[in-house]
Amino acid sequence: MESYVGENDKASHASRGKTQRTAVMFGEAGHAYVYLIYGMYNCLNIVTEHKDFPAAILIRGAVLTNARSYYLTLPSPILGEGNLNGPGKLTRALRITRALNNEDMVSSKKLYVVDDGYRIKKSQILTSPRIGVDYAGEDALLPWRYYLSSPPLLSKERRQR
DNA sequence: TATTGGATCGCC
DNA sequence: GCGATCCAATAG
Repeated sequence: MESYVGENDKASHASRGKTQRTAVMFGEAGHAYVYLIYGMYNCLNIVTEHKDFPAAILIRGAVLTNARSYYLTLPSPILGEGNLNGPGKLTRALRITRALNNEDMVSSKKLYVVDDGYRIKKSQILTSPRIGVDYAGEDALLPWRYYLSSPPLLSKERRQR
């Protein structure tokens, strides 16, 4: 995941102020911010902080921790497309599109977060600069990407950065 | 109204 | 390294 924090964060869509697209980021925490990238992929964010302070976390990947039960509850997603190592691939596998933009994940029955009991150690969380935000000047260097050292979530190319 | 480039991915 | 593919943001 990566964090995008405030209007002063040059890497954030919200750095250009409140627009029709980024209005969600200026809203209540717990809502989904889903946007189209490069004309063909959706990216899922969860809005954080508070109203009128634009911030969100971009979900860049996931692992199945209890695959057997998820296979029973999810439509057909992960079966065919098992790789959730990338923001576009994750939304494609989980069928998350802009139809879910602004979805209130606190009350939604379509999209929400659950605690499955899986626990990680703090030492497993690594940080790095965010991916694909070279346009952001010095903010591109902020270590606001968080990922797990194990299991390996990242493709070979990403690991080498 | 027209142009530009992107919080990506997969193939060359 | 590069094309796909479309739309938000910005400029005119």
